[in-house]
Amino acid sequence: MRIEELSVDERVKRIIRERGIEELYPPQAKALKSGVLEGKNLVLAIPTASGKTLVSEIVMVNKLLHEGGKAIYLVPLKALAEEKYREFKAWEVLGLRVAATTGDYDSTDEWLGKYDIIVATAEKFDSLLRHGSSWIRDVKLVVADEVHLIGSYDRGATLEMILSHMLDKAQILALSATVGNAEELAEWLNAELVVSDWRPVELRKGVFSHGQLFWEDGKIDRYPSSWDSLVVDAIKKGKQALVFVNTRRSAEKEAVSLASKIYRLLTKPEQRKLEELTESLESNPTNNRLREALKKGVAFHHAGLGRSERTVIEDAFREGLIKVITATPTLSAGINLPAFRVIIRDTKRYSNFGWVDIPVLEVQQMMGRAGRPKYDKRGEAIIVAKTEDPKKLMERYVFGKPEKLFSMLSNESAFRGQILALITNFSIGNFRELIEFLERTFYFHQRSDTSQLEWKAKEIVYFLIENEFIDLDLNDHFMPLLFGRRTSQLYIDPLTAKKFRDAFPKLEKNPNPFGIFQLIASTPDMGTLNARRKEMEDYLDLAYEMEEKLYVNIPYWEDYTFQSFINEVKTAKILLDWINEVPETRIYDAYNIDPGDLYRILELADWLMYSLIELYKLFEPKEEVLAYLRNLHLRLRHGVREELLELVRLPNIGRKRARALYNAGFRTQEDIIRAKVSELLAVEGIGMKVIEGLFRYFGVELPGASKKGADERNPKKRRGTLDDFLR
DNA sequence: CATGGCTGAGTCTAGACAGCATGTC
DNA sequence: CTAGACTCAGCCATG
Repeated sequence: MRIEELSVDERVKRIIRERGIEELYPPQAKALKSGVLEGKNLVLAIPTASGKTLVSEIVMVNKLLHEGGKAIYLVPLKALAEEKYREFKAWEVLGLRVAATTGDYDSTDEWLGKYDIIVATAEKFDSLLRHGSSWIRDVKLVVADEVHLIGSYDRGATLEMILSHMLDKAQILALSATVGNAEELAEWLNAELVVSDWRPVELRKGVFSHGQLFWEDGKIDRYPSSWDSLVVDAIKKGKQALVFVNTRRSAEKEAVSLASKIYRLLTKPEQRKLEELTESLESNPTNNRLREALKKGVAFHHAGLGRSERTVIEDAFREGLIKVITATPTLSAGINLPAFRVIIRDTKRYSNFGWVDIPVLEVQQMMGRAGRPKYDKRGEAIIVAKTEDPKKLMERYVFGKPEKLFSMLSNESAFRGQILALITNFSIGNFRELIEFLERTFYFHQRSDTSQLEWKAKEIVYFLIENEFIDLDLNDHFMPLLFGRRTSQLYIDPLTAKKFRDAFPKLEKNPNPFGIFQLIASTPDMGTLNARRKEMEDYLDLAYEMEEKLYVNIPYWEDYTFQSFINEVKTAKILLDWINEVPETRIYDAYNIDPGDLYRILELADWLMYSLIELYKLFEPKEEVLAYLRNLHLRLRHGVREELLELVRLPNIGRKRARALYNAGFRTQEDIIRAKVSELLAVEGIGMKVIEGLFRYFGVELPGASKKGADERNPKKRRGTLDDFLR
């Protein structure tokens, strides 16, 4: 179908044509003829890269131009919110305004009311709903990207609840990977269903077993016995490869081992550019391992990498500079990074229940990464069989149907938070209304029986009453309490809130970082960090050493809580090191964690620390304790000792610059205002830009006329790390 | 007796959303 | 029940 035949606004057609698109892909055409343009709900289950985004753009923009209102575009990842935001920005020429909102920026927030297309993570939108922003009622369309995540254990419930809320209030466009029961999903959403496996780039799938490559069409190719020959072969053909493995360790190992084989296939300019790229990376244990592979044209990609490293790798791969990426599932969903050949080395993964087969849905998503639309005529996805029977793998993953989606609403911890929100933020007044609402969910649609769910809900309601999140009046009417409402708005698990609250009396008597960090780490919202077997004794010793600082009793070795307690101590110790300015690299070494892990821990601790303070405020807070907590929060956010807090409040001054300034004798803001520019320039990490920013902040003219920067090349800058300070 | 290599037992394992008020090196 | 990479202690052979 040609663009001009579309029955949408002329302006929409014009912009699409300007992008060079004249013809729609068949599934796109089918989707747009389904009635979505007339306002019907639609479930669109087609492969990645087959044009889901364009369909949603057309539907969104056309609707907004004709009816006004707002469209919400839900994504599962912050990185995706960013990506979609940039794509949708193009529609601003039509006068529509586009915004993105994730946990990283903004909140309630009334300013979003000015925008027409809002990209948000599911959790963020859920939070916005809870805050009850006035513009929510203008939402006319909800696009849910990657809606199959409704079946994800820990995050599915959120998406399900959002859709349950918005059903009947807005048009729904659900974009899904191919799943086993798309019909069921469509029925629930009262939607049309368009399913297709058409792709713009042909996908050829196969299974590799000991030198033989069995293609799905029955043809067999011969290779050397090791699967890495498939990678080398792709690079020799001038293509790229993506290798999926199941652990970080494997990703790193395979990257280094492939690098030794890829290296000689690089051109001189490529080698030079890679060398440059390698040099530009900050030095730390993880990055050093990465560098070893990177300079030879291979990279590994997993959640232990820092944010900037990830983007550097992604960009360099898209550019064609990096030839191979070995990755954990970070890359299987999420950002779009296709390659000609995809190798799936592992089809099993370690989970809480031991070794499990990776779901068909996930493997097919990995395979879907094969083939770059503009560069390749086709893509190749190859599963490696080691001990397993290649026929079985072929049957299961190549010809097999992906799993059915199951509602995860009954997941205890997610359900607890959702029930609380229904009562405190969505004015569900009594148990009957609660059940009525639950009958709108996918869970009910799927099982048409809520007895189990009702039973669980009842238990949760009792828990919420018992712990004063809510109350019951004489007519069995729910009465939200402030504690409950705030917990729900802070978006923390009620269990976390309860833990905090229970600890307040002890905390008040003995506020100290270690106790508070252990408390935060013991929360279900913190996520886990595993202490190694060999470390356990050390952390236990530490716990006993710090016993009087803790707000809990140290469990016995045989207690079932022992392992998690040790993990909490480890986490607390890391946070303690962080606010005592232990250099990052030493933290990575001492705790055997990667930069991405530290980043994650800090992000979580920051959020939970804020929540702890907010909840403390509700219970007759002591002013000095509150001040102490706020201080600690700031130290946690910036990773500094108390003495740097004043400096760290300044613009562009973080832990490193603040420490450098302090050691150079600038200990207060006053010191800096009075300093000569040349003196400040002599401090490590301080340049003209930073100084200009500082004085702008102070609202003071730059002192002295030495703006020319005669001292700028001062060779002996003072180093600013704590180590140097202590030396 | 010191060194080095082999072997078997033991250990460890993916990812990433949320608040709020503004800017890391 | 199903994996794979790695570490480490213990053992043996070698010089």
